[in-house]
Amino acid sequence: MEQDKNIHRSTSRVLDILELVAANPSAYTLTDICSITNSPKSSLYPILYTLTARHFLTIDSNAHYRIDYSAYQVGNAYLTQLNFLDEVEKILTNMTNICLETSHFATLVDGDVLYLKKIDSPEFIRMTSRVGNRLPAYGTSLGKALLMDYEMNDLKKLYPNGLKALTPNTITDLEILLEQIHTARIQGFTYEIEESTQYIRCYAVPIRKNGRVTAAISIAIPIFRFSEDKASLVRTLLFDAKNKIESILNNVDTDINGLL
Amino acid sequence: MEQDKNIHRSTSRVLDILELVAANPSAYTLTDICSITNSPKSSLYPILYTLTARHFLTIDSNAHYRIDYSAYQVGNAYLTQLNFLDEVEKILTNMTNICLETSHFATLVDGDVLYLKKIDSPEFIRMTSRVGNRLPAYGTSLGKALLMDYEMNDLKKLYPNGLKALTPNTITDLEILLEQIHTARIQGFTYEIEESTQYIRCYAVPIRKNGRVTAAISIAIPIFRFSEDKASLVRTLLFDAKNKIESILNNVDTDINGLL
DNA sequence: AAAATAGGTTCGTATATACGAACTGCAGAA
DNA sequence: TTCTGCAGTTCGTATATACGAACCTATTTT
Repeated sequence: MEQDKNIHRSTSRVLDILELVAANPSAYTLTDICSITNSPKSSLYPILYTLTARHFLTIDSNAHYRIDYSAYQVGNAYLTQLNFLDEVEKILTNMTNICLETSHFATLVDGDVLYLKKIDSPEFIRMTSRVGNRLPAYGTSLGKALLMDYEMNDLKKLYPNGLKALTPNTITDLEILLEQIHTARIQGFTYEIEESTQYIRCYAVPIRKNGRVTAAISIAIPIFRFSEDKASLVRTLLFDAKNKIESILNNVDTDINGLL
Repeated sequence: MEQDKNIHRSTSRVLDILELVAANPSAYTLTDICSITNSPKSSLYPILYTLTARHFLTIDSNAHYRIDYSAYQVGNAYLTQLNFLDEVEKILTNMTNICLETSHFATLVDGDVLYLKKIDSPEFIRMTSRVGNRLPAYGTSLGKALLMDYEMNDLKKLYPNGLKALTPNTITDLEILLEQIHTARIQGFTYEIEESTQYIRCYAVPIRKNGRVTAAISIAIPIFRFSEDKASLVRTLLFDAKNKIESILNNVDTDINGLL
């Protein structure tokens, strides 16, 4: 249990608290947070006090903590920095307007899909995905597209504990996942059949910058609205959008090195 | 310069740094941040180190700090907590699909409009507003709707230094602002003519929960697409959406006391 | 009504953090 | 090539934070 000696305990605690509350809003009191993090109340008290005074946290009537608007504003700067996102949004909106299904733009973080943009279908049934959420990449078409250049050893490193099912259809076998990835490399797209969300099928294509997969886009189709014609339209839209987005990304200021 | 003795210095520093970097991504080095906050390098160094290790910050090739994805995820929990936002999104999408103009949902924070949801117009010209951003309330139709129940003394408290212009058209006179608010109370809507963004006109209506204005919705129209017919359609859509959203908000779990 | 529980607050001292100063290493100027 | 400036890193000690324990207050249980 080596500890990096440059790590700052107070800062770690602040971040632990923020992440804990974010993961479970309105679930914990000061006392709960102390017992979860094995810290004395008198130590976390001034931290929570400050976080609340600064509107990073707020406290509800049952003394449970929630994330407040200052945290939201800080976090949103992450999206603001992605100055190409406006263009991506237009392209997603255009796709959704044509096929009337929900579209997404996402990137890979650790082994998870991080949703960066979503355009909802105007139709009544939609996905329950949320911008800002993370889902294990292996369980979604978006994720498979993001993993398109991975080989078995990369996958094993990413998922050392194997693949946990999200639905009865989730692929939990690394061999099958890799096989799908190999096929996808030839076809240029990935798909998913109720592997992350029941009643939802999904198509996705990777977005490359300087050859490397840095993001992906997808369209989700409820199974009761699914047809081969629609799937074909969706794939065409995705390929088209992919080209547009890639040309935007490759023209973007080179300084965005760490961003995507 | 009284200091609240419960305030925790380390936590304040962490939050100062996050807000500073969020306000100006890729602008500051460690040394910059130290000089801005009047702190020694050796003090902020472990904080920045930890923030970076935890992916709240990231550092670009010129040693400038930016917000990273962990901050984004924490901040997004704020929106996730607003469990009625999905419904609001559907209603906004519906409005935008009918009038083909950009719609917004926002709330008031201090004297600022905090944008919570935006549905972009499918047309090519759009507003430059951003979800997560804040604009002074007096300069936008959304803000005026949010201020609809304010009187002169409330406004003076909110803007002790008066009103600063965002565009040549911004209202900078509190008397005129109050007059517009009074008129709006009778008409039920507010408007704005290039007061926050050039070439954009805007209509907004307040959303009430238990009688109190807690949010507002708006539709923005580029002036070259403006007509009295369109304005009339937009107002009708807003009134209709207002009723739908209010019935959702009033049926929401009562525990969301602090949220909106 | 008393007791118990649970959330939060305060306090004095042990201890970990903060600070200034000195150092490294790199990039551009002289 | 040397010099200068700038970003970041390290170190020993002064000092502010952290901790356990005790306290307050409101609500629930007995």
